[in-house]
Amino acid sequence: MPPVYEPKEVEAKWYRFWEEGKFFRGEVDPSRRPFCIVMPPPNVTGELHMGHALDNTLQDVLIRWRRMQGYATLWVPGTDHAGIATQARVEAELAKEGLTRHDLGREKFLERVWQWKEKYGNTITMQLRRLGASCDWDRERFTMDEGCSRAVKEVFIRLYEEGLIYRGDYIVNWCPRCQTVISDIEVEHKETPGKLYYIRYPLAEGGFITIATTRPETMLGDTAVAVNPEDPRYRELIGKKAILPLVGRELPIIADEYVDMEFGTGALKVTPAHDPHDFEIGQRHHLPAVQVIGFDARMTEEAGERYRGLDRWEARRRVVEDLRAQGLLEKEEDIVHAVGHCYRCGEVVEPMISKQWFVRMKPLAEPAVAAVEEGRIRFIPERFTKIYLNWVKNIKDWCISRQLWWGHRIPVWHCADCGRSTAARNGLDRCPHCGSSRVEQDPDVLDTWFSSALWPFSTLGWPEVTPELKFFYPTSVLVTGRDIIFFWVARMIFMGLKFMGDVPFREVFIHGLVLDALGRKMSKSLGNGVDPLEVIESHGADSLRFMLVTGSTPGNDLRFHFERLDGARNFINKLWNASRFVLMNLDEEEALPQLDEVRLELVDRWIISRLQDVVERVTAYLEEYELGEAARLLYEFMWDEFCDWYIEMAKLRLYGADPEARRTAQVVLKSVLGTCLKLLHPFIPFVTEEIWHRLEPGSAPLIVQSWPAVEEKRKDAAAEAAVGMLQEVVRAVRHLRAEMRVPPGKRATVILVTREVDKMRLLEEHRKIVESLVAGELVLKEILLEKPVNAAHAVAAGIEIYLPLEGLIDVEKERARLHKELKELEEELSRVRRKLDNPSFLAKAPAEVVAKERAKEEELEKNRLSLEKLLSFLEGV
RNA sequence: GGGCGCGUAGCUCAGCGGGAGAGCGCUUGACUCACAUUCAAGAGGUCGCAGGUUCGAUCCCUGCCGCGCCCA
Repeated sequence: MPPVYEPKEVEAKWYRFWEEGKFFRGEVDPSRRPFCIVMPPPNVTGELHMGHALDNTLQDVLIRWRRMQGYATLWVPGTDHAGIATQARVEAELAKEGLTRHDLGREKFLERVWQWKEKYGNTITMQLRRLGASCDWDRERFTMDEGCSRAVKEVFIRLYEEGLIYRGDYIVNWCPRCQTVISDIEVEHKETPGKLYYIRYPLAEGGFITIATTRPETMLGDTAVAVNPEDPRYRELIGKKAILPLVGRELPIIADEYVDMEFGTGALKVTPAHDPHDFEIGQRHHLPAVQVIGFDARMTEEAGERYRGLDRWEARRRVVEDLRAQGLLEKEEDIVHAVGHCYRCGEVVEPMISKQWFVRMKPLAEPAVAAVEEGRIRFIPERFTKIYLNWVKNIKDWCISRQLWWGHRIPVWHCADCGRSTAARNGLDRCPHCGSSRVEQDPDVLDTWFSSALWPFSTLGWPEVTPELKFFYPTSVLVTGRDIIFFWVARMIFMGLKFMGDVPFREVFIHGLVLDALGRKMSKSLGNGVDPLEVIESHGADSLRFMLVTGSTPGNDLRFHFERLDGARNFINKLWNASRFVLMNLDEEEALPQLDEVRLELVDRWIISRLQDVVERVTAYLEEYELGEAARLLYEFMWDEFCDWYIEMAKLRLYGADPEARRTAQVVLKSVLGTCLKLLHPFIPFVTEEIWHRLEPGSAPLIVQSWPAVEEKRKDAAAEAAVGMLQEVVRAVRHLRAEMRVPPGKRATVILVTREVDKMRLLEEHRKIVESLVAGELVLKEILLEKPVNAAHAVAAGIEIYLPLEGLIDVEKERARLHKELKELEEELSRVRRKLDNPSFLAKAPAEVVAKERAKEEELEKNRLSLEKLLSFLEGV
């Protein structure tokens, strides 16, 4: 066993072992309780980034833990077809050949995309394997595979037939670069500096009204001017006409409560074709919509001769120039306002009226609200409940059509003769209304999120009623980032309720984002992303996983620091070496007895008792989704208590002459280590599996070992208190040695004085252990007759400690040191006493707390007396 | 404008009603027979500010300041 753990080969070996051995397989088994997670499907085009690494590590921890607990676990992996992203990727490839998708035509283009998917689509799933994800690859799904496609069609048609899907002219967000509509939540509003232009619109009867706008180019499409009905400044103008500059159109001046009297001049130009609010005003007042910006973001015919064909930004400049020339530009102000950008490509979106498909959300949202309000779905952390509810309660209809080729094509056929539309599961070659054969399928595809919304049941076989669906639905928990609560979580909830009649998952475990060391979002454009695969190469997957888990608190973001990664690697190396130590000290030929068959010593009972506490708390933390706390607790136990104390204390017996004592130490070391491996396995599966097989050759792999249970009878408060006392003494002596610069190699004599018999006996019985830990020889006395002249002094656990030194000690310094300690002690003592002197504390605080304070007082008082005695010795010198 | 989160040791962050914690960094010492990816010892904090509730507040409530995110 090498002294430094080398993850590379170990990880590859065990992953192959697990996968080929079908240990990830999720089976329907009614004799066991189900535990199921569906993986948020990463984009097929994608490569693993830190967000995926975190998300999947958390899921894997939960799955591995539940698997060890004996649940029938299923973790369904898969990928998302990612409409825009994938299509863009393939189009870029075509562009290199000088082709566009239109050159190929729809069918050929789709063939290309499928080819591309076959070639590159498994990159990310290979990377998930590197991470150690124990998902059931035999059940891997793709949002455009046959089953998912069937589910999508079925859902669409049922919603359509119920009238919950409609097609209509509506204002939507158009991305001129992606050449498709995008939904409201795909628009990112960014604070952007701009200008607020004040423009005079002449009134038909003379004079003018000044409006303020950030988008003067859209004025060419104005069809009204609106003011607030409450606004006294404009009350008389309502119903009058204004003349649209540059165009000459007459605009009615209308009253609408939407208008903010405080903003600008309180008068608003209304462009129903290019602003969502104006669109609504237009609907309320039956205003015409004039489209002046086209789908290519250039001005249309309607914009007039002078502007037609100009790009929208150029048009803005021209319009402003022309207004200024005509003296109609009153002023411009600098302003910061929110501008909508396409979340995919960053282009400024253009609100545009077009014919699109929508899902009527109200009837679907109501049950989705109820499910969460009634607690049938629980968010962790709880605060995300509010964020979710707030969104679902204010939900607007969902625009689901996309002007793309790659995706689920809308299963509706339009008849060129009678003009009617028909939804059909299996295609259509004749119009069922008029019999015409001039039917054509709607060219649009569905929003990618439409298919992901069905993921929890489409992956389990729906619309078939499969045994998997019956057994594993509702799934147990959804683990995902807080950035896609709206995109995905909410939609799965209403789709699940609608089509399965039950929630898709019982709990939603939300985590934050992985940020760079400076707290910025990792992004391609910033180039500040850290590649998980590189990290796995350099530090191992276990280190990455451990770092991500220990660094995260539910719902909070986490910064990626390489120092923390080193820390995780060091911990794994520590575990490796502790195991190496244990293995080196086992006798291979000899079978060890069981824990019950050996006579345990105090320190054995102590570490085993401490372990019970760890088992209990780690399990409780996992139940509460406090994965970070669980991992941190294991880190501390392993490193501090097991390595730094127990192993050191066990060495004496291992290297000693008593074979029975040696065997006992071996049994305890092996047993505690084994339990630790089990507890650590969900977090760092590779290294633990590797060690396990060295520790327990021939036994079942760790991945299917059962999760440790707390053994109440192994809890031993007395042992914990006793060892706690020994530790206190050891620490005090070490402190003295360091303070007095006694070289570490030098064996020193240490005099311990106490009149308490049980402490004396304890020290007597563990003399060897203490001696080895302090590298000295103990002299135990009930009372000290002669004052040690040249000695350093300390007090711990009510025991006086003398460390005789060879040369003369600096009495002044020693006295000062003890005085300082005494002062600190007295301060604490008086704080405790103040509490105990307070009658209302005694009356109102729980008895337990009072007892604790009393015990503390007693202890402090003992130490104070001893310290004073030591000081009086020094005064006498 | 509304909502949410964060402000704790030099840095990064846990803890969140009864003794201020960790890792890194720093100081001192040690290649001690599992590990220098180590060991031992130590320094370092008015737990953002101001009120309130409580026997007791870093933790609960209110207000304020600063930073970040989401929604409009």
